[in-house]
Amino acid sequence: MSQDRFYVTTPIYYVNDRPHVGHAYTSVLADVLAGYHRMLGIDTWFLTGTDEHGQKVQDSAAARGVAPQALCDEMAQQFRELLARLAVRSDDFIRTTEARHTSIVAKVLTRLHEQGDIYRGTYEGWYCSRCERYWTDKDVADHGGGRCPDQPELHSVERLAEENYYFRMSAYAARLREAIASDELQIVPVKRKNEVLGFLATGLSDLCISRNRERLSWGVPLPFDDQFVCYVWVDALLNYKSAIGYLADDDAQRERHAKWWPADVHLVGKDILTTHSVYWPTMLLAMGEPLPRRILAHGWLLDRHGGKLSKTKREGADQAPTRPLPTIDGLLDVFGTAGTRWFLATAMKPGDDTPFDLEIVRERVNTDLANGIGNTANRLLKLAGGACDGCFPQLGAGGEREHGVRDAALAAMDAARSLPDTLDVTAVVTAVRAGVDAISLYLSDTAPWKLVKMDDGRPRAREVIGWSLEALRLLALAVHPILPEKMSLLRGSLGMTGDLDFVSESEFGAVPVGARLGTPPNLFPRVAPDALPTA
RNA sequence: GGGCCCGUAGCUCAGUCGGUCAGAGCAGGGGACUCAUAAUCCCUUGGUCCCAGGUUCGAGUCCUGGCGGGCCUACCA
Repeated sequence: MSQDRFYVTTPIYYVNDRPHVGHAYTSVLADVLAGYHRMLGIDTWFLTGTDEHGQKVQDSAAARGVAPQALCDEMAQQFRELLARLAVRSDDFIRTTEARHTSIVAKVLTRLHEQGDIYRGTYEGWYCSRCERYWTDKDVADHGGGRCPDQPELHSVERLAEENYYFRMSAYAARLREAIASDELQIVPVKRKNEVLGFLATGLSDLCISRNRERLSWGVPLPFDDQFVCYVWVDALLNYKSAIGYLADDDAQRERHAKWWPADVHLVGKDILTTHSVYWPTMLLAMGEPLPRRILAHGWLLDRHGGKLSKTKREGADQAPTRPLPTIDGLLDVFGTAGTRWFLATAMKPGDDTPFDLEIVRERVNTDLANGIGNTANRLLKLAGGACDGCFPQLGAGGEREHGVRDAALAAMDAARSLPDTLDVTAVVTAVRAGVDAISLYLSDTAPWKLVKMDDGRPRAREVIGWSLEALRLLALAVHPILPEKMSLLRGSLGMTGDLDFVSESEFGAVPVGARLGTPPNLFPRVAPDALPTA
């Protein structure tokens, strides 16, 4: 699946929640995917932003006695700051309260209404006035009937009917099913695809897309009936197109949209798989727009007990954690931007959940970065300083061992090159670990530090150091998008100058003989156990 | 309730079509080396593969039933 452009999105983050590790995970993953594509010369657009409408925002703002917009401004800023600390550089950051977005939502709603895909209907159900929400018959029945499932002791529910607007989602179910089954819209990992197909098999009904303003005012008004605002998800999902100029008045904006749509990857958490793989695509089908190519549903980072890290509604917690739950600020304080990015990027294979705590992060950062890449860089440059006068030596033809080290490094290059197809960052990391191990082993076997002390050993020592340096340089290139700052430094120390050019630099032996090598850097200081905050 | 997913060494995880699959990394133990960030290299201790049945010559690997956990199940996102 070679491609000349790449459009990747994160979900837009809901401003009711403070930024947490989960947001950081998705953001770093998106940034890393975008980085690999850019490095490989693929024109890339990376979109993120905030989702700012809806019940919870309205409620939170009310609870704090501030205007919803003020709350959104404050929270959006917090998300921007998080991204900055993580060195995540998106090409755009959209907020759903921006006019460039709300105006497009209105246009889409108008069109769908005019073409008959939005109709007025009646919703009847059990309403809890205290929670200000409807519950399904089943939910209410499961809790004995007549009581609110959320607060059975305190709240009662009443039967209520209300006029609402519906999106004719059911009309597009068959086409969606076909698109997903055939991978026209690819959902990965496959188990998530199966989940969606299973959901579709139970039958799709139409989607209620309006909220009465009496209950919820913080939303985009329906252009054809201002008694209602638009259901938040319908509003939110459209950001993926509004941000790149869909239906914009300006020609240049619309050209941008034509360039970037359809999205290559929507990154989503497994909890919002349905909205992205059912609501969104059916909306697109109704709009007559191409479907996104891929939806990647990732898992969650869990606490040491396997429980959720953060979820607004979650009581529980009779367990006493032995360590503080990792917060994103805590991770950044202890491990810095590079360590945090490394952990997040390598935390899990896309799709699975994984438990973690600070000790696990410490082990991974120390093993891979301090003991691995960092120490290897340090020892090689020190050796080169002594044996090669700080200049990149002549490689020569090399023998079996040399070729083995080279091939290990080239394998990492291959993994990086195939990332646009696999989206598998962990595959690259695995190859890089193997490459670092190969260099260590090679050095142990050849012992250049002994060779330099022998009368005729110096040329061989230089050769060994040269092959090792080259292998390390390629490994550094392979993880460059994960650790851009550190790997830029290392790249310079290993003799490369000027702007990074992947095509030429991914060749083994790209460093000119005699290139000036840097002094041994301390790229990744190891993190001592007592550096972790105690409970 | 229904759909889907997960449960393999202390920890994080691999195990493709049932037949050396009982593995890797980290942690632990022993040794080596000393160029390097108490690093690196070699060797090594750990497992009723959640439980119970079943199919099979043979099952982490398939079937059934449990137990434990997760996500979704249209108005919280």
